[in-house]
Amino acid sequence: MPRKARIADAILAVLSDSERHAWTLDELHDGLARLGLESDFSSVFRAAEKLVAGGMVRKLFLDDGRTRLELVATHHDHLHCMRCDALVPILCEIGHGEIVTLERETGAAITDHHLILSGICGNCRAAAVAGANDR
Amino acid sequence: MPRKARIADAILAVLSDSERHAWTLDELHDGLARLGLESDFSSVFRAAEKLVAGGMVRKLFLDDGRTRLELVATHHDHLHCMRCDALVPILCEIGHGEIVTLERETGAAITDHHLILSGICGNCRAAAVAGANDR
DNA sequence: TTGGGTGCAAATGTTTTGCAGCGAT
DNA sequence: ATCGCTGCAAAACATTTGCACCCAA
Repeated sequence: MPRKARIADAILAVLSDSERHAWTLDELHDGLARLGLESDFSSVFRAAEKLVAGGMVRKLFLDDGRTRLELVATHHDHLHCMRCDALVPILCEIGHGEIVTLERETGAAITDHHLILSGICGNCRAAAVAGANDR
Repeated sequence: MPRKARIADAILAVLSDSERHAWTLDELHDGLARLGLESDFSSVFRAAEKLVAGGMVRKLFLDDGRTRLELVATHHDHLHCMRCDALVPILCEIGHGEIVTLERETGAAITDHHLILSGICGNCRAAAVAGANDR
């Protein structure tokens, strides 16, 4: 057998970190370094691709053109905070009924969906309020 | 005053075309050429940026990494067809109530949202059924 | 010895910027 | 003359690939 996939393992460790929900490749690369694992960017890329292919990790695409990676979990949507850039997992509010309705209205076959909310996350909102009170 | 913004005008004309709902910059560039207006890609890019800044056009980001442009209209969501790559406008099924619920649950301030459905659009679905009947 | 994992360098695809010229006011 | 629009070229940016080497089984 080949050598152990240290980078893929470390990626999973970083993705499990509660600090951030979704990571860009660059952030992952930095994250590995902070864990003490120096690595090449392309290796991070390839290990991540493999994890995606293996169904362990999902790719997300936001409006800033950079791919983000998250651990695969039960379906959820996301809130993209315009202030701190965080991606916050959100309970899915789209019901089976809405999907069926849309399929009937459009004749389409809908297999998946992703709702992206934009705004200010709870943390930033609380911080802003606290800051206002300071003045 | 400077010269007339032929490219921006042509972009609006192309975007108004019913053939396609959202266009990549490349598709726009081709579209202008088909209208008989040869132009430089960067000019298309700049004119599009100006239209976006002016609130005439909206940028969309899909999972293939290419930016798409659509005319600004009343709020709607999108279905991305996995077969023909079309982006189909969809009536928004997200109510004010759901947003308020999410804001209460997360403490966030939600200012916008975009639901992206994935699947097979009505046209392709009909074509697939017709093809199956042919055999 | 073999086959996948890794690093290094380079290619790719798309978006973005610098700069000079043009044209309508 | 001025100011924004345009074309041409090159840079910037993130992603992806080619290739050689390395390591554990």
